[in-house]
Amino acid sequence: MPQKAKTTIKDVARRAGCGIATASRVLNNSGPASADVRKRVEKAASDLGFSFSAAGRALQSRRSMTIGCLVPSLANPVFAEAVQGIQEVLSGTGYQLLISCSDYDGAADNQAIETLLAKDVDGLIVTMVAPDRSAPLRLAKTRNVPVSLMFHDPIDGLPSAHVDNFEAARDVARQFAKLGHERTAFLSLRFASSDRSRNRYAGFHAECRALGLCDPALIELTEAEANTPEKLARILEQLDSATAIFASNDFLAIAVQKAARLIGWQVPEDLSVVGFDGIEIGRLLDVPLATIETAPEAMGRQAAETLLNMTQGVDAPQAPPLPYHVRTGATRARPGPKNHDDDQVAPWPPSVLSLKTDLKQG
Amino acid sequence: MPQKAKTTIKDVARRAGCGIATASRVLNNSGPASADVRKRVEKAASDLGFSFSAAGRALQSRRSMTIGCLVPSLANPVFAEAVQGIQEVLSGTGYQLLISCSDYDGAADNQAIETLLAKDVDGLIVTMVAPDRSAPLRLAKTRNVPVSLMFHDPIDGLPSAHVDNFEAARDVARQFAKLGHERTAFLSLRFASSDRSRNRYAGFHAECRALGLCDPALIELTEAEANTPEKLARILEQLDSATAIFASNDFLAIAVQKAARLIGWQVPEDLSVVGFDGIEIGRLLDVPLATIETAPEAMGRQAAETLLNMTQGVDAPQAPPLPYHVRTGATRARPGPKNHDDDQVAPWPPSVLSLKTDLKQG
DNA sequence: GTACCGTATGGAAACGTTTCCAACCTGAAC
DNA sequence: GTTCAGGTTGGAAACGTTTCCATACGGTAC
Repeated sequence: MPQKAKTTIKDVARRAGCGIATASRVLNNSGPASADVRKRVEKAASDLGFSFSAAGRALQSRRSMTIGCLVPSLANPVFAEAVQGIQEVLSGTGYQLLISCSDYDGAADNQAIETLLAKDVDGLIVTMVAPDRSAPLRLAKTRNVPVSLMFHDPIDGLPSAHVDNFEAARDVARQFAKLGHERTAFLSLRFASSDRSRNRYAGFHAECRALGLCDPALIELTEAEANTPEKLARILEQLDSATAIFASNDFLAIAVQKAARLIGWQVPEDLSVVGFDGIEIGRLLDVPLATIETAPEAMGRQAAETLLNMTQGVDAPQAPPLPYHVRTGATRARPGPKNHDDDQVAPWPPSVLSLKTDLKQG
Repeated sequence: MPQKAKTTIKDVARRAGCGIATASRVLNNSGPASADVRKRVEKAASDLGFSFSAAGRALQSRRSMTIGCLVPSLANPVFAEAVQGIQEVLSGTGYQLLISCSDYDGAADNQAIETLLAKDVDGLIVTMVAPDRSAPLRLAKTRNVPVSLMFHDPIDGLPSAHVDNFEAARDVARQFAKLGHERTAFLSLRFASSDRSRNRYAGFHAECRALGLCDPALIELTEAEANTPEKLARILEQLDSATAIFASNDFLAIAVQKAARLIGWQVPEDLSVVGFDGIEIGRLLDVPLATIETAPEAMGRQAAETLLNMTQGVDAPQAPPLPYHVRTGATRARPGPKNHDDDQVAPWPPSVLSLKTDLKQG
C-alpha cells in the first residue's frame, strides 16, 4: 500500500525552488511575486496536484470556513428544504455545512451545539427544542460565534428566520369561523418539544375565543397514531362533533383525511381540514390540501444570509417574519349536517382527549 | 467587545501548574498521571470551560473526524432520508457530517468532492451524476480516503448501498403484464443525469420485451412539466393509448394522477400508475399509491456503516442490494376499455415523445 | 551506601499554514 | 562611487494539538 503522503506547500516550494512564504503568496495571490517564480510555483503545484490543507489553514487563520447547522431531523421535509436553502446561499462562499440532527431531543440539541462549537465553526444555524435556556447556545454568544435561528420566534437578541405562527394560525380560525364552524380541534405531534406547534395552537385558540367559537380541542398524537390511519380514525371518532380540524403540519393533515375516509366521513363535506407548511405534494393531491403555505427554503436562505452578514461584523437587524400564504385548496367547506344521535349534548372540548399542557412552559 | 480569547490547553496547564504534555495526557486519558495532578488539571479545565480545538487536533493527528457527504439535493426526500440514516449511524461515533449538494449537476459534483477532500474528510459518502469517470473520486482513492456510494450500482471497487433498480423495474413490468396491459410508458425527470432512472427504464424495457408487451414509451419531463398538472395533462393526452404508466419516482406518480384527473381519466380504471421509492405519504393517500417501496434511510445507514468499517481498515465486501418491497396500493387495475376513435391505429410508441437517449452512455 | 528500575513529568518537535520582518537585489539619483 | 527607494524573497514564529524522549524522583534490592 503506497501510502501517498499528502503533498504540502513545502513540497511545492522545494520543487519550485523557492521559499515557503513565496509559494504561499503566489498560491493565495496575497503578495508580490515575480512573473518567473509565479510561473514556477504554479507549475509545481499543478504537477504535484497540490491542494491546501484545511486543517493547517484553520489553525493559522482561526477560521474554519465551516458553518454548523442543527435541525431536529432531516426526515421531515420542512427541515430538509430549509437546509437546502442554506446550501444554496453558502455554495460559492467557500463555507461548508456541518450538519447535526437531534431527533427532537433537547439534551441532544445541547450536546450537538457543544460538538459543533468544538469543531470551531464560524457560525451556527439552529432549530432546536429550547433555544432560550440553552447553555451551549449562550456559550456561542460569549465566544463571539454568530448564531442565527430558523423557524423560531426571535429570542433574546438572536435573529431568526421565521413565519409568524401565531398570526397564521389566527387566519385559520378566521377561515373556519367564516365558513360557520363552531367546534374545532388542533392536532399536533410533539407538542412539548416544538414552539412552532405551541404558537400555532396559541394563535388558533386565541382567535377562536375572540370570534366566539368553542375552544378548540388540543390533541397530541404519538408517532404511531399519526402513522397508522386506523388508530387515527379511532381518535377522530371521539371528536365526533368537531366539524373542522387544524393540523399542525401538512403531513398530519393528509393522514387525517385518510383516517376520516376510513370511518366514512367525507372531506370537506363532513370535516374541513387545514394543514400547515405548504409542502409541494399537497398541491398535487387529488383533492388539493388547504394549508398555510410557508417557504422553508426561503427560511434557510434568510438564516444563512443573516449569518453571513454577522460573520462579516455586520449587525443584521432582525428581519420581519417571512410571508405566508393561505392556500385555499379543496379540503374546507361549510359544515354539513352530521347525523348526530346526541346533537348539542356532548360536552366540548371532549375532556378525555384534551391536553393539559402548560403553554407558558415553552 | 471583550474578544474572549479561546482557552487553550496551554492555559489549562498553566493554571494547573503542570506541563502541557501532562495536561494533554490527563484530558485524553492517554498516559500516566498522579491522582493529584489529574485532579488539578480537571479542575482547571472545567474552571476555564476548556474544550479542545478541532483544528489543532486535526492538524496533529491527520484525522479530521469529519465525513463528507454529497447528494444531488436535500429537497428530494429520498436523499434527505438517506442523510438522516447516515446521521443515525454517525451520531455517537465522534464523526461529524459535512454536506454538499450538487443540484444534479455533474460539474458541481466534481467540484464538491474536491472541496470536501481539501477539508481533509476522513471518508466520503456519495450520490452523484457519474461516479465512474469522476477524476476527484479517483483522487480520493489514491489518497486512501475511503469512499462509499449510495443508490448507485456498485462500481469499480467502490461499495454501494443500493437497491437493484433493474430487477425492481422488471417486477413492475410483470405486474402490468399480469393485469393485461400492453402499452405502457415510463416517466422520468433528469433521465440523463440519473443512473437510477436509466436502470429502472432498462429493466422495465427489457422485461416488457421479454413478456411480449409493446416497448414502453420513454418520456423525460422538465421540472416545469412535472410540477404543473396542466402541462403534464397535455403530455398524457398524447399517450392516449397507453394504459399503464411507470413513474420513476413517487412524486411523479402522484403528479401523474392529478394530471389524469384533469383530463377526465380515472385511476386505476383508465390508467394504472406505479411509482418508485415508497415515500411515506404515498401510503396515506386517499387512494394509496402502488409503488416499489425502498428504504432510503437504510441505504444511508448501510453506506455509513460500510464507510466506518473502511476507516478502520476493514475491507468490507460489497453488501448485497437492499431489499425492496412491492406495495400493491390501489392505483393499478386491469386496463379498462377506453373510448378510442382510432383504436389500434396509432403507432407505438408515439415517436414525437420518445427519447433517443443512448442507454450505454451512462 | 550504591545501583537499579518503574513511574511521573515536562521540554520540544512536528503537523501545514500564514504573515511579520529582515535581507537582498536592481536601478536611479546624487 | 555612494546612497536610497522600491520591489522580491525567504527565515522564522505562531496557531493548538499530540507524542517522543530525556529527566527526575521515588523506592527496592543488593
